[in-house]
Formats: sequence, structure tokens, C-alpha cells
Amino acid sequence: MTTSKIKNMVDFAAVSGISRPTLSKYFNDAESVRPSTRSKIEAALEQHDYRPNIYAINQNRRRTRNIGLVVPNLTDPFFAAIARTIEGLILEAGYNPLLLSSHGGPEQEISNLDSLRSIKPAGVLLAPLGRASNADAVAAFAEEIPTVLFDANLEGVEAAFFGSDNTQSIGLIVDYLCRTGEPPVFFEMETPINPNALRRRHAYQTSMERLGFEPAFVRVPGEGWDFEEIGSREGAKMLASKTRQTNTILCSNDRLAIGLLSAAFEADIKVGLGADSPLRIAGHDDHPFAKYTCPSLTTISQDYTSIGARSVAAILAMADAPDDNLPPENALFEGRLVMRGSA
Amino acid sequence: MTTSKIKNMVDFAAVSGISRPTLSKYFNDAESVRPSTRSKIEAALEQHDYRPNIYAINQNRRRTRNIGLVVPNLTDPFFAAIARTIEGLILEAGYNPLLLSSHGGPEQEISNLDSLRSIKPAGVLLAPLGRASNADAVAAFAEEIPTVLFDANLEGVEAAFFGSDNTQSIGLIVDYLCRTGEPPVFFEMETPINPNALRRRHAYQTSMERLGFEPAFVRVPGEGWDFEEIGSREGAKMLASKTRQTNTILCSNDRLAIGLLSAAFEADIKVGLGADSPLRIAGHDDHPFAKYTCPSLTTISQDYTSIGARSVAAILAMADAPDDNLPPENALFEGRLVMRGSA
DNA sequence: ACAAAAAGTTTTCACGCGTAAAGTTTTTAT
DNA sequence: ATAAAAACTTTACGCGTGAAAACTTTTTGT
Repeated sequence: MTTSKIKNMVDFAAVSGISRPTLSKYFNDAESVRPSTRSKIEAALEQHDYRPNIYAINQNRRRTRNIGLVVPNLTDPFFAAIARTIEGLILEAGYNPLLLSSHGGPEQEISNLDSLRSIKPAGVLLAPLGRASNADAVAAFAEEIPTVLFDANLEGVEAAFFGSDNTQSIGLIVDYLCRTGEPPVFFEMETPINPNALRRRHAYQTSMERLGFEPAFVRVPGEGWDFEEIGSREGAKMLASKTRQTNTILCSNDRLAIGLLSAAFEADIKVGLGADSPLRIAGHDDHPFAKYTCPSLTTISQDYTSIGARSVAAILAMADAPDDNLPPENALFEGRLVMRGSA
Repeated sequence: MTTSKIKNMVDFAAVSGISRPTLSKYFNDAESVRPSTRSKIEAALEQHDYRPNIYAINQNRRRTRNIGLVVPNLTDPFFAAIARTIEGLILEAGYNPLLLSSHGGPEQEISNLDSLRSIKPAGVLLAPLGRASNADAVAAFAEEIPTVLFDANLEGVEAAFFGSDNTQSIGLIVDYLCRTGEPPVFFEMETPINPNALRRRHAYQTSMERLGFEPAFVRVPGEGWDFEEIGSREGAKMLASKTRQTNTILCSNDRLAIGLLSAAFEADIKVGLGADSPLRIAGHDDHPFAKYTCPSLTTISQDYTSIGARSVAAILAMADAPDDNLPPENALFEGRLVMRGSA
């Protein structure tokens, strides 16, 4: 690398012997120039270490190559994992992912969308907060900027959506639990903040009715995203009350189940599928830690490889053809039963 | 909001009745204009919904208001939590955080720094991969752009650093374990990928020697970031071998401990500090889930509130005075012993 | 070898805002 | 009320790139 200071594309054109517009073409798509000039340019790049100013580029482009990725809560390992998967896919496609978390709640979600707006992204992948989301604001955003929803759908928002089929997955695990023991009660939060919770509630109810059992709910108070804490605290109360109508508990999600398992351990109640276990506990999501709970957690694994892949494919399609008015795609993917020790 | 389309600051100057340079001042610092004009501008903003083009802004500014934040692995809840804390502090200071994860390894770390370079950030907060990091590349980056390292220091990189005092924290928990039972063996990975692992190894050794005990190590094979998996798999082997010289195991980090706890559960070995427990297990980091393991995990809580606050303060100071050549700050913060059920 | 097609060059304009200088108006201090 | 200071307006230029048009050179196909 020489000491010469290449400040802009004009300077680099001078040292590389290639005209600036051709360089511009090259940086936009290296394949669009002749191999002989491409190698000249790349040789010059090795020597002079120039890179186009990203702000100047994006000021003039109609669409940038940024793709926004908004998840409800990066502190939740489930969303961290799916975000990582999707980030990889975006990078592979030659786009630049921008990861944002709405942990702060609906205001943060809107503020994230506002930040993305000013970045003029080619598209946005949004896993909304769900019930708490400001659906109108999201709808307005989706009209302005190509948007794909994933993980949780939002009524009144006209956008592509890819997520899990909660009816199928909850049905699957309810079926399994009923076949292998007593029918489950559904352990959930009174006013859940996380998406899909209400869909799962409903799916549990219909599954139980389909199988001819009486649905039963344990709805516990609690605010925010501290599901383990809520599961543990309220689970301890429930277990202490000793008035269980069944020995099987299906939790609305794995994090509640993790808390509940710790409460059972503290209360010295053995959990598991064996005949000697007075309690069975199952969850939903296949949380990264579900394999390491005591006992390991029987749960539903969401197919977020497919969800991620389809979501990215859809947003890229929209980015490439921004003004075709096809109806928004959507698809639900089936969950897979993961049988472990807890139920 | 009217239907008029405000495309740029000139248009907005027309509808607001304020000159464009004054608007420019306002958007850079709302306090820098007279209250009367400020309210005029804000009234117009309510009606016309204009926002400056962020690319045009940054093209001309000497320093942007972006601050990069790079962590080794966002999938690790420990880093997710600290990232969230720091993001909040950056936002409070009126800067724009850009969160990146180096999960992919050293190449990803360098690629993250490259992305940040082209963004011309006011500063970068980097939690390096540690041993695996390309120290030369990081050093070159730090010379070019104001950089603060946190969580793990890097030899040969001249930059501010804030992290935990592993010598103190490991000393603290070794001391505790020795006072309350048998001295611990140190359970760790042979070739750990995560930062601080070697420092903790060394801290354990010196602590034991200080107390007059013989250090003992269990070093297990395994690659990558799947610490729970490694702790569980290798822990199961260790527990099966039945040749323990002590009943107390100190794990290099909580995630290994979580895996080890699950292995102990599977092997039906009771873990805890009581006299009836044949095994004690302790960790380090106060992982978000350490409270919900079975039994709950005795560990060290890192003071990452202080680490985050000092790191952000330092990067903001560097951003405000980019060319003063003060020696880089650094400080180590003490860990706090969190006594729970496992030891 | 020749015409046609592809690729590259030159020239020119556009983008939206930062910033500086000089002149004007408003506010503040006495 | 008046001078000084502060804030604002007008004018003008610069930033580094995208993009289009017209022209020239190189490559491709027959």
C-alpha cells in the first residue's frame, strides 16, 4: 500500500487509469465490467486501499442495499438465534443487514422503524411485538417500504408473513401429552407481551376440545419479558397450592417452562415422563437452553430455518421488483415435536 | 399533515418560513436556535413530516453521530444483555448505536470493523473475541478510529479498556469455596475461544496457591461457542469416571456450569452446598439463566453496569476531543459473589 | 475481415446538506 | 433609548457519488 491519499473516486480513477463512471459501475456490480478492466481495478485496489464513500453512494441511489431486521427482544436467545440465521442469509445475498431490537416496547418498535425509514432500506424484515405493536404505524411503514413480517402476524397490516403454524404445533404437543399421560393444563401469562401467545392459547383450547378433553388454564400475573422469573415465582405458588387437576403442564413458551422447572426443583417435585414422576412439563419453541434444563425440556421446535429462508427470499424479491402489485405472500411452517425428559 | 411533498431542506425552508442554514443549525442542535424560531420549526415539522437525509448529512459532516458496538456473540445472553445496556447509554447521549456480532470468528470481527470503517463512526466500542482476534488488525483500526475495548483486553492494542478484574473475582469465589468446603478444581476448555478464559485460569492458579492449596484442572476438548453442550457432554464423562479428588467444581464460565449441572442431573448426582450433597458447582458471569438452573447457580456477577458506563463515557470523550493524545484510560471493576444453591 | 454489439470514456447534471462570509434583523444589556 | 451582541437571512460553494447522453474503442460473431 502506497502512502498516496486517495480521497475519492476521481483520485482513484487517476491512479488506476480507469474512468470514474466505469469505476462506479464496477463498485455497483463487479461483473458488469470487462474482466481485463476488472483485474486492473482490483490490482489498483490492492495498492491504494480506496473504498467508495457509503454516504455519497446512498445519497444518489434510489434504493440502498441495506435490509433492516427488527426483532422484539435480542436478549431472548430464541430471537437472537433467528436473527443470526437471517443476518447470514442477507449477507449471502450481498445485502447489508441492520439489526435492531424493540426490547423497549411499542415505542421502541416505532422508533426502530423510524430509524430504518431514514436509512432508505431496500426492505425490512420485522418480527413485531405482536399485540402491543402499533399496527397502524406498522401498516403505514409497510406501505412506504417493502416489508416482510415474520414470527408474528399483525392484523390490518398488508404485508407478506411467514411464521409457525401454532395450531398445528400446539395440536401436536397436546396430542402427544394426551397419548402419554394425563391431558395438560395450559400455563400462561394473563396478559402476555410476547407475540403468538394468544394464538397458542386458542390452539390449546381447540386441540383439547377436538380430543374430547376439558381445556383448563393457569393464568398468572406478571409484566414484561422476564418469563423465567414469572414462571418460577408463579409456578412456585401454583405448585404449593396442591390443587392440581392434572399432573401435566403445557407452558405457552419454553422460558416460562424453564422458570416452572426451577420452581418444581425448589419444591422438590420430581418432573419427568416416568411413572414415578408426579409432574410433567412441556414447553414450546425449543429454546437454546431447553436441552440443558433439569430434566431436559420436551417442547416444539419451530422451523425457523424455513421461516428465515422464505422471509429473506420474499424481501429480496420485493427489493428487486419494488412496484409489482402482487398480493403479499404468506405461509405457515409446521413445528416439530422434540421429546426429551420432562414430559 | 398536508399532502405536500417536502423532498429536501429547501422545500422545508419554504413551507416553514425559516432559512435553510438556520434549519441546518436546528437539526444539528435544536438548542442552538432562538426558542421562537425553534417553535416555528417544530410547528412546521408537525404539519409536514420532513426529516433530513441521513446520507447527505453524513457525507459532509467531519464526524458522524454513529457509534459502533461490536460483541463476540449476540447469541450468548451475557453479551446480549451488556449490548442492550450500552445501546441505551449511547442513545441517551444522543448518538446512534450500530450493533454488530462477531459470532463467525476473527474474520467476522475484521469484517465488522471494515463495515464500521466505511460508516465513519464517531467511535467504536469493541468487545474483542480475545485470543482469536487479529490483534494487528484491531490495532490498526484503533489508530484510525477512536476505539474503546471492553470485556477483554488485547495485547499490543493501544486503546482504552474497561473490564472485570478476573484476579479479584476468581480469587473471591475460590476463597468462598475453600472456606465453605473442599477447595475446587477448575473446569474449563482446553482451547477456549471466549475471551478472559486464560486470565481466569491463571487467576484460579494463583488464588489456590495463595491459600496454600494445590491447583487442579479439568480441561475438556471442544470447539466453538456451544459451551452448554461441551459442559454437558464432557461433564458427563468426568462425572462417570468417579475419580474426583474434590467434591467442588469451579467452572470457567456459567454456560459450562449450566451444561455441567444438566450432566449431574442426568447422572442423578445431587448438587448443592448442603452436607448431603456429594457435589458443589460454581460458575462465573451471573448469566441471565443462572438463577433458574437446578439448583440455582452460585457465581460471580460482573459489574457490567459500571463497565458499560465507563466505556461509553470514554468513547464519548474521545469523540468530542478526537485529537488530544492523552494516554488511553483503563480500569478493572470488581465482581460480586452471588451465593445461590449450587455451592 | 467486417459489421454489429458490447464496453469504456468524456462530459455534464443532479442529489441534499454542511459551511462560510457578508449583510440584516432581533434581542439584550446598560 | 441606544449600542452591542446574538440570531437570522442571503448567497455561494463544496462534498463524493449516481446516472444519462454522446462518442470512441474493443470484442464478438460470422
